[in-house]
Amino acid sequence: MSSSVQRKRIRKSPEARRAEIVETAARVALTEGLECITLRRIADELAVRPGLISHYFPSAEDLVAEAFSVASTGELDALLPAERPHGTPTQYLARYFALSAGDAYDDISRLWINARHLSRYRPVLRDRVAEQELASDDRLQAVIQDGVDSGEFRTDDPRAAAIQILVVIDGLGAHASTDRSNRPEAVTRMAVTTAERVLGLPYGALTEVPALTEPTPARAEPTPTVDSPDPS
Amino acid sequence: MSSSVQRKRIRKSPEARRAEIVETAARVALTEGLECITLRRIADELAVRPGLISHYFPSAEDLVAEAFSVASTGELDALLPAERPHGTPTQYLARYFALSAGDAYDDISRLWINARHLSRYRPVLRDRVAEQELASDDRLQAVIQDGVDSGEFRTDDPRAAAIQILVVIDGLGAHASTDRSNRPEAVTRMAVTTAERVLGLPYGALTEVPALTEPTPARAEPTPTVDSPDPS
DNA sequence: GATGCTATTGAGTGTGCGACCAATAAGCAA
DNA sequence: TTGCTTATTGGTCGCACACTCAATAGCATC
Repeated sequence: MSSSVQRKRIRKSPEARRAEIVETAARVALTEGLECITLRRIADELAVRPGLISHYFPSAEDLVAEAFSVASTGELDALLPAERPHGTPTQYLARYFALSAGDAYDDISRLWINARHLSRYRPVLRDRVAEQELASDDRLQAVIQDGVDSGEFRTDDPRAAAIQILVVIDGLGAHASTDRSNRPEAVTRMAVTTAERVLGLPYGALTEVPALTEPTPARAEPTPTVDSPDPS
Repeated sequence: MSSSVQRKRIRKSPEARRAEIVETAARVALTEGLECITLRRIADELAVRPGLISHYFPSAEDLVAEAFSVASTGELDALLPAERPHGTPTQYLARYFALSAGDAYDDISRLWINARHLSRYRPVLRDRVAEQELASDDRLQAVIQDGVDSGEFRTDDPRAAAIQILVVIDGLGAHASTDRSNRPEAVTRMAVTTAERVLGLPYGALTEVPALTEPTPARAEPTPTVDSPDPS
C-alpha cells in the first residue's frame, strides 16, 4: 500500500457533516486561533477535500463566526452553567473565579482577544462577538440576581455589577500570551476582590467556600449532533 | 503622460530611509492594524519597491515588532509624558484618564489587542509587547510615586496600584471594536474609580481637576522630514 | 566631469489562501 | 438490481504574501 490516501468517500447527512465541520472549527479556534480555520485545515482534519467545506460554508467567514460562537458558548456553559441546581450562587460564583484564574482559562482568554481583534475586519464575526458578550453579561447577571434574591449578595444594579466583574476578567485575560508570573497578589486576586466589593461581600467570601455538592463537569459535551441550526 | 509611475529613484541615507519606513509602518499599525504592515503596503506608501523594505528588514516580522514599539511608545508619551513639569501628579493622572476615555484612544486599544493577539504567533513581537507593558507600568508607577511623595496619593504599593489601574483600562479597552454606547456609568467610570480607590482619593478627585497650566500637546508631531507624500 | 560605492530596482520563486464548477460515486428508494 | 438524487471530489483560477538576487543608477567624492 503506497499510502493512506483516502480511497473511499464517505457520504454523510448534511446535518451531521455540517455539525462535524463546525465542531472541528471550534476546536481549532480554541487551540490554535481563528485564523487557522482555513478550508484546507478543516478539510484535512476531517479527511475530506476543501471543496466540501466550501459547499457547506460558501463564505469561509461564516464558518469562522460560527466556530467562535460554538466555542464561546461551550466555554461559558462550562464556566458558569445556565442551570445551577447543585449549589448556591456563592458557590457557583466561587467556582467561576477559580476556573477563570486557572491555566485552562488561557485558551478562552486568547480566543476572546483573537475574536475581538479579528472582528475589526470581519463584520459577521463582530456581530457574534457582541452577541456572546451579551450572553456572558446575562449569565453572570442571572447568578448575581439569584444571590441578591437569596440575600447572599447586595447590589442595586446586578447588571452593572456583572459588567464590572467581566471588565476586570477581560483586563486580566489580556495578557494570556504574555508572562504573568510576577504579578502582585492584589492583581491576581482582582476579579474576586472586585466581585466581593460590588456584591457587598466580606474579604474571602468567594474564595473560602465549600465546593459544589455535585460538581458539574469542567467541560460540557458539545451536544452530539442531530440539531445545530443554520448559521448566517 | 500615461501615469504617475515613479520615474526617478530617490536615494536616501540608510538611517533616514529606515526611520521613514518604521514611521510609516507605525502609522499603518495604529490606523489599520499590524497585519496591514506588508512589504507592498509600506513600499506603496513610500513610493518605493517592496524589495527595498526587505533590504532594511530582511524579516518582515522585525518591522512589525519595531512598528509596534514605536507606535506604542509614542502613544504612551502622548498620554502620560515622562517629564511632567507643568502640573501635579493629580493633574497629569486626570488628563491621562480623560484621554483614555476619549474616542481617540480606540486606536490605541485596538493596537494593543492586535499586538497581544499577534504575539501569540510572533515571538519577536511578544518580547516587544512585554517590554511596552513594563514601560506602561513604570510610567504610571512613577506618577503615582510622585503623588505619594507629595502627599496627594496614599498607597503602600505604587506598582500594584499602577497595574490594577492598567488592568481596568485594558479591560475597558477590550471592546474597542464593539459598541459600548449603553454601558452603565459605573462601568464607564471604572478606571477613574479604581484609581481613586487604590490611591486613597475621594470620589471626583480625578475628574474635577484644573487643567494643566501649559497643556502638553495631545499628539507629538512625528518629525515631518520634508516629504511624506501619500497617505493611503 | 569621471569614478566608485551602494541604495534601489525589476524580475522571479514558492507558498497559502478563498472561490468556483463540472464530473463522480455513495447510498437510498423503487 | 436498477436508477436517481446529491454529497463529494479534483482540478483550476486569481490573488496576496515574504523572500532572493543580479542589474541599475543616484550621488558624494575626487
